[in-house]
Amino acid sequence: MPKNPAQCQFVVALDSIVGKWKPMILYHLLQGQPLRFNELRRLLPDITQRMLTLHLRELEEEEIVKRVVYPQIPPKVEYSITEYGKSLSPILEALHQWGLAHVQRKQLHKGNNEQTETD
Amino acid sequence: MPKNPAQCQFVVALDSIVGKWKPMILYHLLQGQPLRFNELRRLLPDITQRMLTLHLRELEEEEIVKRVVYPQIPPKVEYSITEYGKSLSPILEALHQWGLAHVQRKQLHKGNNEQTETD
DNA sequence: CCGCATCCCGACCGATACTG
DNA sequence: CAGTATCGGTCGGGATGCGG
Repeated sequence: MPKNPAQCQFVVALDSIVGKWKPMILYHLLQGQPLRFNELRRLLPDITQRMLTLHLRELEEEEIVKRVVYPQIPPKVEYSITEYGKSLSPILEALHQWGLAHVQRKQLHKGNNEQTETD
Repeated sequence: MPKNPAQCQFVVALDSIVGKWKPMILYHLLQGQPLRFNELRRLLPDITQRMLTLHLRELEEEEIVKRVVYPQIPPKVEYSITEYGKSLSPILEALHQWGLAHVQRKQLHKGNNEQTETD
């Protein structure tokens, strides 16, 4: 981490990851399999087409995700993680690990407080 | 990373890190020095008191940041990173590294496109 | 010095309907 | 099947002013 605040670039990385659905989209794509639009929709039960499209476009823009259109009827579009996109994997992994520990920690505190807190 | 999507916890971690100013607050606090409220304000030139307070409260809530009040006139409050909060350091670091590579990558592409793109 | 309360705006996201 | 267009709600966050 640089001593000079101006050179901090976590925000850049966060911009690529953040968004209500981006982490989950990336998660599924990082499994390796290319996925069609509607396959992704099924995997993200609560996402709307709109949001899926928008987030995929952003990820595509940053070359984290590759979009392949098969010119046929009915249309077929496949999304896959790029080699570059795979470089995000360790970060997601680290985030996941920390998140896991964090929820467990919260659970513990909750348990402890339920005895002392009479409010 | 778990095979089961339901167990993914990056979102939890992201919640703790995300917010317009949280990464920068954490960055400054991770330097080790406890900082007073107005010191943080000076370090984050564009933040409003409101936002600084809110974000600090959230970080305090999750025990990432410790708040110490010195009962004196004029008031003095010091914020510091907790031991637990320090566990975020590797993540911020990884995020920073990736962000750095990402901006450089973008720079390159921009340079390449400026010759081919006549739009 | 530190912080809360209020008002307000714009971005993000959801719902729905329509198209090639 | 894979999108685009439009409308509207919600909410993070900015500006300002007051209080201990």
